Amino acid sequence: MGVRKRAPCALLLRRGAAPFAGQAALPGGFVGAGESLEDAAQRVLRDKAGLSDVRCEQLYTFGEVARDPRRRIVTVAWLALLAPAAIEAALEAHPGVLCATLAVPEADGVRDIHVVDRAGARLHLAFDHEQILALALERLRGKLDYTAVGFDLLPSFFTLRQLQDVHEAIRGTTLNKPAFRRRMIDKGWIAPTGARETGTSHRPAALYRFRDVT
Amino acid sequence: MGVRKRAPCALLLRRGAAPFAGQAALPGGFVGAGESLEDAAQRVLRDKAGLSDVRCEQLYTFGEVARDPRRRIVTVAWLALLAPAAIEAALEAHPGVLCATLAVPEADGVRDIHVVDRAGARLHLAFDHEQILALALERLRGKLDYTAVGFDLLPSFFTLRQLQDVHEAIRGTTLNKPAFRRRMIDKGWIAPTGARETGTSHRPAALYRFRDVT
DNA sequence: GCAATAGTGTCTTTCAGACAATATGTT
DNA sequence: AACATATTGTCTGAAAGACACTATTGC
Repeated sequence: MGVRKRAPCALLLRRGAAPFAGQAALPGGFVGAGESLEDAAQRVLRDKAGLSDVRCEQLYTFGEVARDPRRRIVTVAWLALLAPAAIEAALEAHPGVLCATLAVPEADGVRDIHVVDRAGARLHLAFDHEQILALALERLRGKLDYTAVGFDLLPSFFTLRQLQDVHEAIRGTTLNKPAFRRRMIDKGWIAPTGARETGTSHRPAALYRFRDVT
Repeated sequence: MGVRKRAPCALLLRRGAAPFAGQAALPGGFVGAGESLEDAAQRVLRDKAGLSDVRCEQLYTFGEVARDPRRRIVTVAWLALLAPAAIEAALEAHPGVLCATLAVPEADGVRDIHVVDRAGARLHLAFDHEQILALALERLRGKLDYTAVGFDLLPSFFTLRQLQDVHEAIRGTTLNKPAFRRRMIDKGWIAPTGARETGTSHRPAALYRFRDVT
């Protein structure tokens, strides 16, 4: 998942074979007998989206008996945090990859999300993958304030406005600008780089970088 | 897991067979081919600890290749929230069940927890089960303020002091009494029952109950 | 009355939201 | 200079921490 055009988005693959032929689905694969779950997630991401060195965290394990109409499949879902450059790289690396936007009709919860393509048409994902995406967004919302997940959705140098856009996109609300600045700086999570934005038609913003505090 | 004597605790089983013979371990079992993960968790809890109707939530899936020295095992760990009565019931229902205390040496994190028996002696759990317990405690801490998990660790009627004890045990810190009361009441999560504590040698506290706000 | 804990009132501090003023780039 | 956004200052209100005070039960 990532943030594009001030909205949360996810990379999907168009399915060729049945079941759910022609529908979009999350990239997935089987875990090898001698492979850890995280290694498998990284391998799938590399093979299906051409991405490597992406921060991933385990999301949830889906084990309902009839999730897959063919046979019993237990899926350990992982959430990959994609910076804008990674999203563009994946779209270029593989023609089957698409980037869909997650629209959240209700403001407070993520019970019901709509996955829409670039044109705004709703996509119905294969299997229970919409449910997986809804949980992923909920997880992002929950961790945004307490962990550094927001920075993994940005380039290494970013402006405070970009950071706020990411937070607003994930939360689905607007935030108070001075309060947001104060909070981020007070947390000690970001450090000024001395560099400034370029190519704007107005005052350029200062560029910050994530400062790991561990 | 539950809270006993103002400290977090967990139900464990003493292992009979190798590997880790004689050491304590979390109750576990294999998932049936036609059984969901949650159903399997409830079944294991019933068969190994004599407990039913316990609130459970999925914790994490552990998939390191060498977790089990015999062969590759992927474990979907579930966290069961036990009220005091459930802990006592499990201890009586099965002689092999023991209730161990989780001691957290550091105040801020749960990187390193000590599992100790009733006498205070440290237990070394089988497999990666100490790591699982550490993650469970971390999860409880994280959810305590935002969800109703605290109430699942209490009887249906409880005093504010009992509720505060649960929060303090899980967090490993003391809390301010008036502020805690205000917060709980303002959240709308609890409702007075009109009943009062009995059997105390001092002023009895009012009994509250959890009030589901959904 | 005494001991012990329940329950409340109030002051202070901290922090987020609101709003507006100032700063600094491009065109 | 006009414009657009960055950045900062300040006021206000909500909520937590600290601390002390009052209340109520058993003995």
